[in-house]
Amino acid sequence: MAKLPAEGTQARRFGKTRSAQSTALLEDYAELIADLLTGEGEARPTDIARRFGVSHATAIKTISRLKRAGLATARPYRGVFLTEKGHALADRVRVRHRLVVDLLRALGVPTEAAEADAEGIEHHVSEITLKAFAQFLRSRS
Amino acid sequence: MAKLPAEGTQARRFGKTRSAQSTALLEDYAELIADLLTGEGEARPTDIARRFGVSHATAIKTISRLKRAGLATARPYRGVFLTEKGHALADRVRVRHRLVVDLLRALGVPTEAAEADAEGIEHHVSEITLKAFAQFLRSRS
DNA sequence: TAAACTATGTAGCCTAGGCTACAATTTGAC
DNA sequence: GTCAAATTGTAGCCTAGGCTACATAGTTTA
Repeated sequence: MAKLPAEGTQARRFGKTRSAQSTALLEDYAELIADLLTGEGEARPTDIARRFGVSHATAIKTISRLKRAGLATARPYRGVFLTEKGHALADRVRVRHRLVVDLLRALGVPTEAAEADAEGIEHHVSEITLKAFAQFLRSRS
Repeated sequence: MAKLPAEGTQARRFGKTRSAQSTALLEDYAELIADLLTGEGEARPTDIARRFGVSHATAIKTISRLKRAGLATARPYRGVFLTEKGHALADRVRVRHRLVVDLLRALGVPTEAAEADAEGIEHHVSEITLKAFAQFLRSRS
């Protein structure tokens, strides 16, 4: 029977959780685009769509959001590129993802499940918690 | 430089993460309604809205979704009630929330941050990972 | 090089989750 | 018992994130 937190506190948490969702997609896109640029030399909307399992139209719409957010640029029929800001975001996301996966595995979660769950969890991990994760991993190596 | 997972794998994870979001809200509502019913004897739309920091109109719309999902009932101007299914969901959510918070605290995350982060994280933790959390907590007590 | 195929882009629709504005109901104060 | 205030409900609008259908631009190939 959890007691209710103060109203304001809960409202603040709630709002933060909701808004995290709108940035989560952009983070995932930035990371994948960075990976594609590194691995394939280019990031095409069709590839991005296929990776995420969505229609190319959906991918293109999200790419537009990336552009509006100043994270990416795109030349028609030439693929998508990350801005400085986009690269920085992708890097942060990659580091965070690794840390979350490593932590889950350290706690005994099988690799497959760790990778899958990290995908959802990582967008909700604060800096403070991230630091605690890193500290914990260091302490037991 | 994470290597890319197989396309199908990534697409599946992605889809799961996205669909988790639509149930996350219902889970939060079910839990709060259960708490209000226990603590206050009734769960009014206005109280729910205030707790979550949204307008009452938004709360009412979400309550409609709960009803459509068979999780709640409501008598006009008489408050909201949980069905059996709704109660079961609220219980599961409460247990999971506690477990996630306890784990974060065990890892050295300050209580405030643990509570806040758990709010977002809990909706993405699979059964397998949950079991690993419980196991870890048992092993160090 | 023209035709066929693939990739890209656009338009329009849907649901979820927000909002404000307004209408109706209930409660409480006189 | 009536009137004012608070609560509840409804309507309509917005953005995000999906989709399908269609149009256009490149690329391949016969």
